[in-house]
Amino acid sequence: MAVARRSGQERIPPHPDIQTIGLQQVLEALVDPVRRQIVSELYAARQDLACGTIDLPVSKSTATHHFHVLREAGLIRQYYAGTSRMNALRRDEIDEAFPGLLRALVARRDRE
Amino acid sequence: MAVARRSGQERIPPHPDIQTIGLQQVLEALVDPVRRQIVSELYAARQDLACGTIDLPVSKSTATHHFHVLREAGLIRQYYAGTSRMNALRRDEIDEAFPGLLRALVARRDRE
DNA sequence: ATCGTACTTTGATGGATGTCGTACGATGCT
DNA sequence: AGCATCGTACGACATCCATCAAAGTACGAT
Repeated sequence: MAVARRSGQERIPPHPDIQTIGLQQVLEALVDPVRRQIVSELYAARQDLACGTIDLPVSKSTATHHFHVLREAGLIRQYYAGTSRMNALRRDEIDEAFPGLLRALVARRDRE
Repeated sequence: MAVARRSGQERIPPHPDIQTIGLQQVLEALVDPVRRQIVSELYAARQDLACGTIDLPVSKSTATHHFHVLREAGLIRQYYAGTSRMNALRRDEIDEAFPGLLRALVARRDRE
């Protein structure tokens, strides 16, 4: 029998089309402060970041979970670069599907 | 000993100052679809509505709970008119504290 | 006074989800 | 080959929260 190849880029499950994502799912993703931190840092950095370069107040396995939720919600795109998993904010797509949302949530000096 | 009077307007606990509310709390309030429905209807109606005039897919006690959460999050103001509890969206205050947020969340044709 | 209306309070319950530790997988470097 | 790095997968666990039914409170009308 054929064994699943799954080499190269195939290590990441397909990303959802952003148009199929509802506001509900996006909000559920963004309501978690850790996930909002991730999005904020990607937004501010204006470049893709490896999971490891964002330091989060949670364990590694929990961090993985949060990146997963963000990916499923259509907010980030992930790809591998060597052993590093890179994260890209899907900014334009988000802005098109949910105008004003990112800006309202992320472009704040959060002292919270 | 004096018994608490609690007549007239005093039936509603004090409303929080909107400046003391964090984005986190506001998001937690708005992530629930029932609560977003309430806010949306108040937004669209452009006038205060009694609890009873918004029909929600939940029991009355659950509805009370949702109005409570919205009030604590600084999103609505409540007052009595006879036996009806009226709800006012604190629109300008919200817009000032969280610019763009209401618009992004509510001004969508939600088929979700 | 009694009744109806409108909503609240209380207590219980169930389901979802954020959290972690440990084990595992994939890649790159020496 | 061997090892370190980077991150995932799998349970397990605790907490939080939306939900409801039932009983209670406040007000207005009859």
